[in-house]
Amino acid sequence: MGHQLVWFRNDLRVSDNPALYHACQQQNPVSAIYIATPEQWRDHDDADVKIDFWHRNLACLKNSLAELNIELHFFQVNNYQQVPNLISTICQQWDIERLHFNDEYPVNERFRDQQVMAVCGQISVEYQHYNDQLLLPPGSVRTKSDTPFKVFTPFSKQAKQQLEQSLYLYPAPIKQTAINVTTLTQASQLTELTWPIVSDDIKAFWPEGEQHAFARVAKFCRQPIRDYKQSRDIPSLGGTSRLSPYLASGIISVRQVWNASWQYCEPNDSVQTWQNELLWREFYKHILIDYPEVSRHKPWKPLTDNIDWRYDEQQLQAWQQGQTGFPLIDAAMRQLLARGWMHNRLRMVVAMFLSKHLLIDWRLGECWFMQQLIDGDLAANNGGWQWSASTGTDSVPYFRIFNPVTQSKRFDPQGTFIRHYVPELAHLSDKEIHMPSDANRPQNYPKPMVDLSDGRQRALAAFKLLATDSTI
DNA sequence: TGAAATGTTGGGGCG
DNA sequence: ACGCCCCAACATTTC
Repeated sequence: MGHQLVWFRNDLRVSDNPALYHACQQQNPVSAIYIATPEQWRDHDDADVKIDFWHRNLACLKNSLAELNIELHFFQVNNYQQVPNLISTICQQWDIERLHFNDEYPVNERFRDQQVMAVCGQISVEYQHYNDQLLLPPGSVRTKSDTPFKVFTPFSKQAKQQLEQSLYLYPAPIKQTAINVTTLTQASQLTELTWPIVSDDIKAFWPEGEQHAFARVAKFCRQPIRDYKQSRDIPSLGGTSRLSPYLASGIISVRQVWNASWQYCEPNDSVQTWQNELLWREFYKHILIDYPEVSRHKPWKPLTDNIDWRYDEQQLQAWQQGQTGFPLIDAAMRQLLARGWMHNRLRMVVAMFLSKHLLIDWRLGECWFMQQLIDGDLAANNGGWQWSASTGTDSVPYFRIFNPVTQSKRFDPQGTFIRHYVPELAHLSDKEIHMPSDANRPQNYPKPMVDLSDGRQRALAAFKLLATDSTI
């Protein structure tokens, strides 16, 4: 059998990896590559913490593959345009029979892959690509009239009907025939590539490796998933799985996680609530595939592009840095800075504050999130922002605006979360902490940057200016 | 995966 | 005792 090549992208693991599994089926000689594209990452606003996470996971992956007699080779080009040529060179130098990779669905990645497949055709290298990121393949979830779902609830009902409780998982491959390939001039050591520097704190908070991801799933499914319905909304409890970075970079597959949610626990309301979150991820990915124009920063509802979004650099920065004068908002934004991650409910609260109370363009918030999030994913992030800004399909009605002080009292009643991330308010009483009075506000804490009532009215007015039909 | 404004009701204070 | 008013408390509607 011929030399097989696995191209790793957002699937940095050896178990349940369709591309790796198929490449290894016959105990072929197998080589693996990873191609860093720093300029492209910057274009996509990929966060430093996320790129560092890739770096650390690639080191793990290299070791795991080495045990299977598969060497992972590293390359770096600036952008996707240069990838096809590089792959062509590699395939010819190494006499590759077949290239294997798992699909990525955003527009630029699909275009890149089409170019790569075209080049493979020219040089007579076979290629196979596989669905990996989705529980259900693109185009497989359709309404009775064979159209994509635009609303979550019917989508999720249909998806659940099509989903088994135990999905097939590809086993990790067995040891392959060793192969020595000529070193290419373009090849690099992992450490020689351009990697960002991030704090040890963040590294410790998000340990790398497939084994760690397994441990996280097991730990979550052992108990927290059973309380998820209640605890998921309380940021101070840490009741969420915190699996998103691992899912986003493919350190673990969504199929593995789906199976675990059934396997480890008695199905109850909480388990279903959590599975629904996996289906929201699924929903947004399907939306992006069926409506790729949303990835070009177009609102799903074109009319909402007529909103006269405000641009205020100073206010945007106050929001970004957690200096808005609203304790819960500031705690959440500081969590994002400190951890590269934010609790799900708080993502909604801060997104709505920016897009509604401040009426600042949701795309600026979307961009900031991508630049900061270790789990940044185009589909989920765009979907979430358009939900909050009421510009998306099945988004929140424009008049349903979260009050950040009310949300604070409801979901952080003792101010535990606020006290942790906004230490200058830690001494305030449970009553005062959600919105300190002028008298009790410390010198080093800003006044509220907007009158909530005025901001709310301004947002309602802006949306009402659009046509008043029910499509908004 | 709201919040504010408005409407309704019923118990208690009080002349 | 009675009616009136006040205003929580809850319900409905509006955005």
